[in-house]
Parts: sequence; C-alpha cells; structure tokens
Amino acid sequence: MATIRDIAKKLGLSVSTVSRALNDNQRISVRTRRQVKEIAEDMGYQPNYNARNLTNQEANSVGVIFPVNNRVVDNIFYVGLLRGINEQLNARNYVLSVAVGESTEQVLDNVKSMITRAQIKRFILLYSHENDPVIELLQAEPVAFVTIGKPADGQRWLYVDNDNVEAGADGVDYLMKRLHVDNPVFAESTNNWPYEIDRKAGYLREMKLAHKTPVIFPVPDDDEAVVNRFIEENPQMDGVVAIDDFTGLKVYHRFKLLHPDREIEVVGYNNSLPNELTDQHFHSVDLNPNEMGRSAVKLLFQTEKPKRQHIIVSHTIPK
Amino acid sequence: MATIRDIAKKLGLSVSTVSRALNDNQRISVRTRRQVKEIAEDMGYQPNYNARNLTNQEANSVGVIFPVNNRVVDNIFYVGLLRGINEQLNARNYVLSVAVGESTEQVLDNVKSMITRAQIKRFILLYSHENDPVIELLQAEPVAFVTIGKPADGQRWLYVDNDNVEAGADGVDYLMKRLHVDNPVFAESTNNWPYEIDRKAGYLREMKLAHKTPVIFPVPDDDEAVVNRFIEENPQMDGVVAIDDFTGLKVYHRFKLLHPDREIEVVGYNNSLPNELTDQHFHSVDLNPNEMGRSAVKLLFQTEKPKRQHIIVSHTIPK
DNA sequence: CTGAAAGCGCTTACAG
DNA sequence: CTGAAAGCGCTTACAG
Repeated sequence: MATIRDIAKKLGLSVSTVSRALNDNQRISVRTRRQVKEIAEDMGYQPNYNARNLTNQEANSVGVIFPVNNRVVDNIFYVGLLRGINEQLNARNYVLSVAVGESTEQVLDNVKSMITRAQIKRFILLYSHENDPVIELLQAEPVAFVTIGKPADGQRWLYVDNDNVEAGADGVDYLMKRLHVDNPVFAESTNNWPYEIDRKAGYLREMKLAHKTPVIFPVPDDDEAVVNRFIEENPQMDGVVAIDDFTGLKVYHRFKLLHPDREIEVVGYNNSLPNELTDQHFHSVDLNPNEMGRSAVKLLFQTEKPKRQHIIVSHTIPK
Repeated sequence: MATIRDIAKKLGLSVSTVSRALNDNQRISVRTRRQVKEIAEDMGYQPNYNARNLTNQEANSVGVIFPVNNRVVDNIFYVGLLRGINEQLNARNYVLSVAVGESTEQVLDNVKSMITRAQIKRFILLYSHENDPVIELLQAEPVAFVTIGKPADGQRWLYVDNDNVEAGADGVDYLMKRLHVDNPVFAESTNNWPYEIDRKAGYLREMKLAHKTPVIFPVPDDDEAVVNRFIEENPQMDGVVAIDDFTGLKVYHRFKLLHPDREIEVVGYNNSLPNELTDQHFHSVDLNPNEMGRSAVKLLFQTEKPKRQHIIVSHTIPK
C-alpha cells in the first residue's frame, strides 16, 4: 500500500506537505494540492484509518446501538435505519459499528469499549427509552449521540422522529376522505409508547373535527376472543387505524373471518408486510426509515450554527 | 486514559515488558505478568485499538455484509444473525462493522474501503449468492470470509447453514406424526433458492417414505385467485409445509376464509411472526439465527487443524 | 508556501 | 527474564 511517504518521495515534497495537501489545507498552494492528489490517485493511495485515528485520538466510526428487548418484527425497521445511516456515513468516509446484546450489561460493556478502546465519539441509538442506562452513560461521556424517537418530557438531546400526531391524523383522514370510511376505530397495543400516544392524539383530533365518535381498541397480544368480541360489539366499524401493520393485519383477518362478505379498510404503519399477506384493502403509512437514518447522521455531523436539536422526517401516505 | 507507558512507569518496568505481560507472553515471569495485570486493572487501563491495529497492520474488526436486494421481512433474520455474531466478537474483543448499500457498487466500495483503509481482514456475508461481485472481490483479496448459506455447486468457501433437507423432512413429519395431518402440501415461493430446493427435497423424501402423494404449490406474490383455486382443487389438503412463515400465513388465511369451519395445520420457517398474527394451528421451525451468527464467527477465528469448512446449525421443531 | 520534528500508543526483532 | 529502539502511518505545532 502506498503511503503519504511514498507520495512525498515521488514528488520531492515533505510528508507534512503531502498530508496537508490531501486534507485540502489552505496553506498549501493550489498547484501543489492538485499535483499531490493526482499522484495519490495514480499510486492508488488509500489513507490508513488506524494511523489517522491514532493521531486524531478519535475513530472515524459511529456506534449504532440496538435496543435490548424488541419484537422481532421491529428488526425490519432497524435494517431500514441501518441502510440510511450507512449511506451517509460512507459519504463522509466513516464506518458503521454495531452494538447489540442480549442484556443491558452486554450492551453497556460494548458501548464502553467503543468509547474508551475504539475512541468512538458519535453514537446513534435505534430507540429512545426513558431511564435507559445506555443513554445515561452517553450523557456522562464526552460523546455526541442521536436517538431515533424523541426523548420523554423533561429530557433533552438530539433526535430524529416522525410527526406522529400528524401521522395518526393522516391515517384516519386517508380512511375517511379517500376510502370513504364512516366509522374508523383506532387499534392500539398495550405498550403506550410515545408514538402510540401521538398517533392516537392525531386520530382523536381528526375524529373530533369530523364530529364523529372515536373508538379506541387496545389489542391484546394473545387473546383472539377479545378481538372477536370487540368486532361484534362495534358493528358500525368499517375502518381501522392500527398502531402498526401487524396489529392491523390481526384485526383485519379476524374481521374477515367473522364477516367474509363485509368490506373493511385498514391503515397500519411501517410498510413492513410482504405482498403475500395483504390485499387492496390493507394500507400502510411509510415512516421512511432510510430517511430517518440519513437524518440521524446529519444531526450528528452538523456544523452550521445554530445547531438543530432534532429532525422530523415526513411520513408517506399510501397512494 | 492510562497507557502501557503509565503502567511501566508506576512499576519501574519498560513498556516492552508491560506490553508482553498484558499479552500473556510466556517470556515474562508469571509474577510480573500478574503484577502488571493487577496494576492495569487498578489504573483502569484500556488498550487503544487504533494504536494496536496500526502496529498489527490489521483491524480488530469483522465486516458484516448485507445483500443488496432482499425482502424487508428478511431483515428479521439478519438482526438475529447480527446478535449472534456480535456476542462472539465482543468475547474476542472484536468490533462489528456493517457494509450495506442500495447497489452493488456501493457495497463494493464499502468493502474495498474496509479492506484497504480500515485493514479489516475478516468478513461475514449474510447471504450466499452465485456470481456475486462482492464474493469475487473477497476471494481475490488476502482476507477470510464466511457466508450464511452454502455456496452453489462447484464453489468452495467457509459457510454456515442449516440442514435444509432435514428441516423440510422434519416439517412434514411434524405435521404427519405429531398433528396427524394426512395430506400435507408443500407451499414454495417462485424463487428457487437453494434452501427451498433442499426443504422441498426433504418434503418429497418423507412423503415417499409415507407412501403419500406429494403436492407442490408455487405461491405467487400477488395473486389471491391462484391461491384460492389451489385450495379448491385440493380438497384433501389438511396441512401445509410453507417455505417461510409469510407464505404459510398467506395460505392459512386464504384457507380459513374459504373454509371457516375446517381445520388446517401449517408449518413455516423462521419464527418470524408476532403472536398477534398466529394461533395454535400455526407453527414455525426455528432456524436459530443467533447460533448461526455465533458459528460464523467461530469458523472465522478457528485455529485448530484441520480447519472446518462449514458448520451446520440445527433447526428447532416447534414443541 | 513548505519542512523537520515530535507524537499518538502500541508490538516486536534484536540484544543482553 | 527484561529493556532500548525502531516502526506502524498519520497530523500538526513550531519554525522559517
């Protein structure tokens, strides 16, 4: 591998000058800079990241941290984020390092070692939980981080999120205005995540505006009878805004089993179902995880003042 | 941060000795080694990976490469692999770096830069495709790699896989012997991946052994009418071995819509569905992605001779 | 505008 | 069993 030393020798320059030229240092004449870069290109020069990181006391690497507990289906979303993140990192000649583990201790150890041994100074968390030991660690260290999802009230750090109130509102509007649904219900999980609360708020707002009676249905994980009963007790229902695609599909299928001949329209979130499982009455709001990933990197590397504290990524209503 | 220099000073030793002691070099007396490690611990010494990597001309990092095109639902499996991989990497004080992109060019650039700039010498591919430019690159470079999934005939490299013939056989046996299904059909995709071919072979073998007539059903992505027709034309069918959970669920739901009162048992693969979407008639063979990830790392770091060329990870039949 | 030199924190061949 | 020294490939404060 060619080094800056080789380039210097070939051009009769010092390594200092070559290093500066490659880094576009203004103090080096434009002519020399061009020359150096040309020769570097010719010689197939590739910078050695380990050397540079050692000198800089900082790795050209971003640590991407997975949550400890999650539903397997959330993995679909995480990989979307990874793609967006890595696209932007590569453009900056940065590397994506992953921290993931079975327990909080494992993840903490992983992150600690990233900070102290690998000298990673920037992190992206694929989640945003309250009282998370990993977040507390990052706050105590001289590192920057961004979460996917906004912090709870009273907390403050960089984050990327959707506008979930609008996403909830858009979901129910889509049903009412585009698909002419009269009585959309809201199917939530029993988790009460921030995004659930927000989407529900959006649903409630639009229902009020439309002078309709909102109906909230907490869908249990494992009890079909409850779903069946809810469907029977709400014969007026002809549409569902579901907190995610899986919850939506569950309700949809129970409904079709009970009423094979009645139509119902469902809107979920995340675009996480394969074609095989859906049909023209099933719709999904795309939260654009790739764009969220890209935005997280942009927040982490922003230089303009004043610094942005967050980026809200727009969701996409189905066509 | 404490360095080996600080430790050396405190103990009146040279940095050479401290370095050797920390690396458990036999040439250093046991007493000195113990002493050094103790003080290192006390001082909260953490090795600087960048310095070590620079000296070693090799990063303590494994590149994990994602396929360019995949179904979103495959992401579920990838994150399972990541977890297993990272567990083993952390135990070896290694870091997990991700290469993922929208196009082959992006991924190639990412991998090239990992090799030449980051000096990464070990890779894991989360897939195993024929004529893959990334695999060809890795073969041409002085690096080691392992694929998830066996190579096509005529190719040879390190890999981790399930025994998919047995997984197919076990799926249909589970239906026939444990659930007393009489006429299980095999629902495949139209992709003809190696694992599909193998699972189908397992299905065919067991059907032959049981003196039953096999029925293969290629499930199209987007055509419900075809599924309905198949169900109607096969009134004898009372069980399905599906190439994956999503295909299985699709057939299951179409079946229940057509015949709400008839029972059918379905076995899929991958354990990728949330509770909300299944019930007691839906089963899934777990391919143990975590264990596959762990095994990939073991293959990559093995030192005993003769070296193993592959590891077959056992699948788990539902209880 | 350019260079000589120091330094980042390790490992290891050579010497004793 | 231990040490002095060189070297890995960069960046940058200091000097001119």
